[in-house]
Amino acid sequence: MKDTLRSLIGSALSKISTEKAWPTDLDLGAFVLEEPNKPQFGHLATNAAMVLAKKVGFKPRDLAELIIQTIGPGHELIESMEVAGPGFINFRFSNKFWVKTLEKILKSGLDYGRDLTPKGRVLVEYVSANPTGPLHVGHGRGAALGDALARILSFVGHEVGCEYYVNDAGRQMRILGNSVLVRLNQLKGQEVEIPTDFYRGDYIGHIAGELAPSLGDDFENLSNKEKVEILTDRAIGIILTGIKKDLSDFRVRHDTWFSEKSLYENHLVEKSFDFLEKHGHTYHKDGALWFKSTAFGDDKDRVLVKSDGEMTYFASDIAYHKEKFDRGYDLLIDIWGADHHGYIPRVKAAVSALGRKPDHLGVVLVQMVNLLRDGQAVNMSTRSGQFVTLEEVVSEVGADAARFIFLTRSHESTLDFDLELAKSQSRDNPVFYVQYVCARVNSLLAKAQEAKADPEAAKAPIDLSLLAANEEVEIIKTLSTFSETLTAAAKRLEPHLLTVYLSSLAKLFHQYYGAFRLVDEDHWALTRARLELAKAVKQVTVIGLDLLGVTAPEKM
RNA sequence: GCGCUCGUAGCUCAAUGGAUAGAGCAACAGCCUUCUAAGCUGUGGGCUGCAGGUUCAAGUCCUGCCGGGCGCGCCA
Repeated sequence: MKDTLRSLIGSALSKISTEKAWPTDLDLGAFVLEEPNKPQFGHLATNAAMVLAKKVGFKPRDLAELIIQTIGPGHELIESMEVAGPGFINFRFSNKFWVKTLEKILKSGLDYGRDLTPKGRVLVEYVSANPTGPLHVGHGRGAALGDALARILSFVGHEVGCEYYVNDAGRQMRILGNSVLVRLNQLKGQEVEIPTDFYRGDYIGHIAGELAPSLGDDFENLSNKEKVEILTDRAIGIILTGIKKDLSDFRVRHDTWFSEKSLYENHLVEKSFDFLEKHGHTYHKDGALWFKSTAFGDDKDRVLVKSDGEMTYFASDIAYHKEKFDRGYDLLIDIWGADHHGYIPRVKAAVSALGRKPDHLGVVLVQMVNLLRDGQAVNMSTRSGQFVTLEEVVSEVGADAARFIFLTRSHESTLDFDLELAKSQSRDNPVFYVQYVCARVNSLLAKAQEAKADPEAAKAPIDLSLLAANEEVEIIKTLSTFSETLTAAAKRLEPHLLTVYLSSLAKLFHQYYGAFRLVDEDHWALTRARLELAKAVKQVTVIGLDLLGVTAPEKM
C-alpha cells in the first residue's frame, strides 16, 4: 500500500524540484506516509508538503496542491487526492486497489507477511533463570516474550538462535548443594538448622528425598566438600529437568543450553581477559583485576577477579558475550528482569571493549507481573520459598491464555495477570476474543457449505469488487498493514504490537459480523466474496497467533 | 544523594513527532423464531503529573520540578 504511493509522490517531487530549481541537497524522501486516524481523511496521508514547504518558500497547502497536480489524475489505483488541514495530502484508493490487495493476501497463504530477504544472525537469550528452583510467573513473562520475539525475527528474515544461559558456576551453586546436604542430614534424623542464606523452599527437601536412595554407601565416607560437589551437580540436573519440562509445557523452545561452567572449563574467561588486557582495557588494583568500563560510558570500573582470587559473575558474562559474537551472531538480544537495568551500561561497555558496537547488543527489560485472582493480589514471596510457579499458572489457565496475556502489554510496563480473567470465556479475555475469530470463520464456512448455492453462480469466478462497504475496505486495509506491524515488532523488540494488532483485527471482524449477514443465500456472489474476506482474516489471525505461540482453534 | 525507568478516562492499558488522544473493564440504555449472544450497538466520561523549550506540528524529543518503581557490592 505504502510503496506504490511513496514512489508516486517521490517522482512528483523530483519533477517539481527540477522545474523550480530547488537546492539539490534537499532530502526529497523525508516525508512519511501514515494511516489517518479518521476515516474521512482517506486511506493514507502524507506530510510531504509540510516537511518541505518552509525550506523552499512555499505555503504548505499550496505545495500540497502542486504535488497533487503533478501526480495528475487517471491512476487506476487512486480514487482521490485532496489537501487537508495544515497541508496533509489525503489519498483514497480505488476499489480495484483493494481487490488486488486482498487477492495478494489470499494468494500468499500462511506465508503472508513473511520476509525472505536475508537479515543478520540473531541470538535471543531468555529465561536463563538460575537453576536453584522452579520457574515462577515472572520467568514466564520473559519466556513468552523471548519465544515470540524469536519467532517474529525469524519470520521477517533473520536467522535466529534461542539460548538459555545456565548459571551453573559460582557461589549460588555451592549454596544449592549445601542446602540439599542439610535436608539430607535432616532426613537421616539429624537436628540441623537451615542457615538463613540457604535455599529453603520445599522443593529442596523433595530433591534431597529423591537423591537419597541413589547416593550409595560410599557417600557417607566422602568429605563434606565432595558431598556438596556431588549434590550440587545432581540438584542442578533435577532442577534443570524440571525447568525444561515447565518450558516445554509452555511451548517455549531453546535451541541451546549454554553452561556458564563450560566457559571456565574451556578457559574462555581467561581468554577474554587476555583480549581485554591486550587492548589495554584492564588493570590491577588492590589485589583485584579491574575492567576499565568507565572508558566506555559506565559510571565506575568493575571488578573481574576479586582479591581472593574468585571470579565475579560479570567476568564470565563478558566471556559469554564474546563467545556468542565469536559464534558468528551479528546481534545479541538479552532478555532480563527489570531489576537488572543497572547492569546494562557495564555489559554494553564490555561489548564495546570487545570491538563491537553497543547496539549489537539489545537488552529487553521485562517488568514485573502482579498475579491477581478476581482482582485481589496473590501473595508471592521468594523469601519464604512460597511463590507461584509458572507450572501452576500454566496448568490452571493453559499455555494459550498465559502466553497471550503476557504479551498484551509493552514489556516496559508492569503487568496485572488475573487468573480468573485468563480463564474466563468472554469479551474481557483478549485470548478468547482473538481465537474466536478463527472459530467463527470456520463456522461461517461450514454454514456456507450447507447452504444451497445456485450451481451456475458457483461456477463463476469470485468477484471481490463487491466488497465495497466501508467495513470491508477497513478490514482489507488492516490486513494490508500486517507486515508493517511485524517489521515494527521486530525492529523495536516489542511483540505486544502484534497482540494489539490481532485484537483490533478481531474487533473489526466481530463488528463486521454483527453488522452484516455474511452468508446470504439470496446474494450468493456477495456471499462468496465475503467468505474470501473472512478467510483472509482467519489466515492472518492464524499466522499472528502462531508467531505469539498461541494455538488457533478450529472450533470453540 | 546519584543513575535508570514509568506517570494518559474511576480502573487496566494503546497511540512509527501528525489532524478532534483511542480500546477494554466498570456505569447506564438496547439487540437472540435468522450465520456461535464466547457476540454486537449506543450514552456518558480527559488541562496526557506540573512548567518551560525545540518543531509547520509534542502524550511522544530536550531541560527543570513533583510523584511511583527499580538499581547503585571485590553479590549473582
